[in-house]
Amino acid sequence: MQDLIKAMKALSDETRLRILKVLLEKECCVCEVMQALDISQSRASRNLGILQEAGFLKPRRDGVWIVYSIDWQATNRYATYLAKLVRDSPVSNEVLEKDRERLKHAKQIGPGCK
Amino acid sequence: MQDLIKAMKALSDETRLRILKVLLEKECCVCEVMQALDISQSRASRNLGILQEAGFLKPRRDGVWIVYSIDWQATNRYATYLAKLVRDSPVSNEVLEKDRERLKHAKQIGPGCK
DNA sequence: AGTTAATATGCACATATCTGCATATATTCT
DNA sequence: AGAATATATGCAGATATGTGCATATTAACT
Repeated sequence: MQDLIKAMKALSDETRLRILKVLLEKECCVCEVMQALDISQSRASRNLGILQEAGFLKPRRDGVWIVYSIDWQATNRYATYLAKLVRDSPVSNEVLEKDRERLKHAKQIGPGCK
Repeated sequence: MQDLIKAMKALSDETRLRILKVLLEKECCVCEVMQALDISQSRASRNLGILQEAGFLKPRRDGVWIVYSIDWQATNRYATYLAKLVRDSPVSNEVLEKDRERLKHAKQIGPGCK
């Protein structure tokens, strides 16, 4: 039950839902998430950490960057279910659209871009 | 997006998840929920209200009682998805088992039973 | 209409959550 | 090894959330 609660809690926050949507488009390093959502570095990092801890994401180092992607083989099965739900549901929104748009122009150039 | 967040938030609380599990067994009035979970009247009422507001439940008056049941035709589609997820997932637990057990002996006898 | 009983809610308090700022950590690359 | 840089985290403050207690509300039934 705690796994389910943890997964639900992780997605019951707008910032993290936005991050998940972005990562469903393409895997990202922290600085790309910052750019896509137009948020601070610590905010991006912390919320990525919460999503990872809840089982939604897996990190991978790529040179200087740490790239986060959806973990479809997560230990927490509920995370997988919920990620699928979000992926397959037509959740649309002005905020999400802007995130998508900014994501297109986001580069792996580090937090210094701000 | 707000509908999804509201639904997730509603289920990201142990008390409410327990209530949902109980209502998946059988529809209940407030006093039966109190008995099943062994919680206070205000706590049961408030959390039922939050679940209802998020679209999971629909209330129906039955004589003196107000009976809550899962709303499978909810306006908030995400509530329906999540209720199905909880229903179809083998979420088991010592706490949930006790709730089930107490539910069996719960009666529509009002909060005075405590 | 008044009484009774089930449910809802205002208030206060404790606890959890989210964020920015500053700084620590860790890894790459020279 | 040292410098540079991407990411993580301790801390403090603001806001949100969950609960008990007492009380308000609402509908049934005489």
